[in-house]
Amino acid sequence: MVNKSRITIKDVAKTAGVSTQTISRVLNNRPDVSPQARERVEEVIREMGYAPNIIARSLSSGRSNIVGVVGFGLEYYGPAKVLTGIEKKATEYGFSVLLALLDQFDQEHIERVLTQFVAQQVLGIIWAIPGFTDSMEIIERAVDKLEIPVVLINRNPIEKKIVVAVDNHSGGRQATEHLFQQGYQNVGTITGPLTWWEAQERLAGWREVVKDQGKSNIDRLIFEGDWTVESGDCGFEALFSANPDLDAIFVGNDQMSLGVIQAANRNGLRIPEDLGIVGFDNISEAKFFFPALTTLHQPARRLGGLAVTRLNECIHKIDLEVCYQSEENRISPELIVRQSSTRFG
Amino acid sequence: MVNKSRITIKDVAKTAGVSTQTISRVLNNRPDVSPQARERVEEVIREMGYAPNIIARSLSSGRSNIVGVVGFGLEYYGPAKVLTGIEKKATEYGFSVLLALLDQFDQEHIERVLTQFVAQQVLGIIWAIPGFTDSMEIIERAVDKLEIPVVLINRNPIEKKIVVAVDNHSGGRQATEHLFQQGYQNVGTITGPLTWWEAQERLAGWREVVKDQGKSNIDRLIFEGDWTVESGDCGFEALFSANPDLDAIFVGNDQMSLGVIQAANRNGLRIPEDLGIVGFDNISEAKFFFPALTTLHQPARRLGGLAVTRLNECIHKIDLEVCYQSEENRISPELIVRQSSTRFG
DNA sequence: CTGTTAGCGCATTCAT
DNA sequence: ATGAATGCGCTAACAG
Repeated sequence: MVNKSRITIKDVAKTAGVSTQTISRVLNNRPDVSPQARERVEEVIREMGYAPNIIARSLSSGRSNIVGVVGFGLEYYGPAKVLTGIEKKATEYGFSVLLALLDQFDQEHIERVLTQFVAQQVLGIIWAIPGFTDSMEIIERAVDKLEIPVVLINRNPIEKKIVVAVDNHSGGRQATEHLFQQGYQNVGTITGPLTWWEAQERLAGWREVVKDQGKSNIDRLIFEGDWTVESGDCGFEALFSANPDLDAIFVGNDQMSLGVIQAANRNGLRIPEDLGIVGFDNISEAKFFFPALTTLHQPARRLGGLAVTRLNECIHKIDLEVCYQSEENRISPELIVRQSSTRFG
Repeated sequence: MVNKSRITIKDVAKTAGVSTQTISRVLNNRPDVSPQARERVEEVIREMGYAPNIIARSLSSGRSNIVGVVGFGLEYYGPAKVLTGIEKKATEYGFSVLLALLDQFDQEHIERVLTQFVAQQVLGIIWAIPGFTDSMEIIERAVDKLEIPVVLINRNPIEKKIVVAVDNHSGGRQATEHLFQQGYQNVGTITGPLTWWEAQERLAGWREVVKDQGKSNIDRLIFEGDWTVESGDCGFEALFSANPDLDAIFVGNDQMSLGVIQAANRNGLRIPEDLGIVGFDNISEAKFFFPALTTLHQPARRLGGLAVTRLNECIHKIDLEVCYQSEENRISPELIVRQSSTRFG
C-alpha cells in the first residue's frame, strides 16, 4: 500500500461534481455524455493532471492493452529492425509492448517467459525469434498450450498458428539466378549456421537453381559459416582451395560477405571481374563496401509491423482466414544490385 | 468482461480446500504457512496450471513490477546493446520491461510516452535516449515533473536526477593521446553530428589533447559527419584536401572509420603508415576491417545494466548518496589497439 | 444522458 | 497458522 496518493477517478468526480461513471465515460470517449459535462470533466482532468490507472482499468474490463514480444539478438541488424517495426505498429494500434529477450531455448526458459506474459494478461504474443532446428518442437509445444493469439516471426509454418516470415528460399533463388545471369559459371555458397531455419532456406534456394543449371556434385560448393566476418573469410579460403574454378559466391549475410571481400583481395581476385558476390540483409554499410555489395534487402521493419497487424486481427477476430493463409505472410526480399556482382555492368 | 474463465486464486483455494489467503501466502513465499498446507497448495497450483494475475496483484498491492524504458535508434549497435543490458538486468531483479521507442523529441511526443508509462504504474523509467542539444531542456522539464525514479543514459548530468553515461570525453582523449604517442603529428577528427552530446564530448576530448600538443588553428582539422560510412568518406576528402600534412584521424564511430579507410585507399594512402585511424564503438566488424581498426570499446551492455541497478536502488531507496554521485555512473570506454593506428608496431 | 451497484483478482488488514 | 472482511481504481450492467 505504497499509495503515492495519486489522483483517482473519485477525486476527479468529486471536484467535477459528477459521478465516477461520467468520468469513465469521458475517458473512454463514450458517446453518451452531454457536451457540457464532457467539457467540464476534461477541464478538471487537465487541471488536476489526472491520468487513469491502466492497471485498474485492465483488471476491471478484463482486457489489457499490452502485447508481449519475445526477442533475440538485438545486436544484429535484422532483429533490431523487426523490433522497431513491432513497436511502431503496436503504438499505432494503441498497444503497449512488454519486452522479454531470450537467449536460451530450453523448455524452462521458454515456459518461464510465456507464463510471465500470460500472468501479465497480455492480449497476445509475438515470438520474434528466428527458427532453430533444435528448438522448433519445444517452442511449438509451448506455444500450442497458449490460449491467446500468437504470431511467430521468421520460422517455418506451424499448423493453426500465424507465422510471418521473409521468403528466404526466394532470396536464395534470386541471388543465385542473378549470378548465373551475370555469366558466372561456378557459384558456391557460404551459409549461416544450418541450425537456423533462415540459413537452410537460403541454401535450399541456392541448391535449386544450381541444380537447374545441370550441375552435379555440388556439396563441395557449400561452406557453413556462423554469420561473422571471420567465417566469411574462412569460407572463401575453404571454397576457393576446394574449387579453383569458383567464380561467384552467394553469401548468407552481409557481414560474411565482408570477410569474403577481404579474403578475395588477399588472394588477388578482383571483384566482380574474377569473383561475383551477393550478400543478404542489406545492412547500411553494404552500399559502402568496396566494391558496393549486391545483396537482398530484408524488409525487417515491415515484417515486424505485419506481425502486429496480424496479431491485432487475431485479437479482434477480423478476417481470420486471411490472417492465417495470406500470401502476404511470406514477404519476399528484394535484390539490390550493386557492383560486387555485375561483371558486365 | 471477456473472461476467458481463467483459473483464479479462488478456484485454487476451493480445490485445495483452504482460503484464498493461504494461497496468496504460498504464492508470495510468506513464512506463516504450515509445510503441509504449502505442499498441498503448490501441488494443486501445478495441477491446475494456475498463474497469478499480475494485474490484480499490482492493483491490490499498489505496486507493479514493471519498469518503463524509452529507447531510440535500435538499428544502431550501441542502443541495441544498451537495451539488451537493460532487459537482462531487469529480469534479474524481477522487473518486466515496458518498451517505447521515440524518434521525435518535441514536448508532445515526450509527454505522451511518459504519461503512458505513469498510467501503466511503472515503478521507474529508464530514458535510454542519447542527449541532443536541441531537446535537452524539454526533456529535463518533462522528467522533472515525474514523481517516480528516473535514470537517464548517455547525456550530460542533470541536477537531482541519475545519469549513467559512457565517458566520451575520456574516450576522445584516449584516442588522440594514443595517436600522438604513436608518433603521428597532425591529428584531425571526424565527429558525429554535433547536436549529439556524445559527439560533442568526444570532440572536446580530442580538442584538449591537441591543444596540449601546442597546436593552434585547429578548427580546420575538424569535420562534422553524421555517423554514416559515407560521411566518413567525405570527411576524409575534406580534411585531406584542407590539410595535406594530415597523418591521423580520430573518427567519431566505426562506421565512419570504414568510410575513411576506403577514401584513404582511393587516395593512395597506406594505413597505418601514412594515416593512423582510431574509431569509436568497437562494432563486431571493426576487428575485421582492413586493416583491423583501433577503436574505443563502449561497454554498452554494462551501461544498460547499471541503469537498472541504479533504478532498483532508487526504487528501494538504497544508498541514494552513492546512487547519484558514484564515480561509476560514468563508465570509461576502453581503447582497443589494433593495426590501423600502430605505425611502429 | 446520468448515477447506483457490483465486482474484476488479489493482498492487506484484522481477527481467531 | 489460518480465515473473514475490506478495498485497490476502474468499468459493466442496470436503473432512472
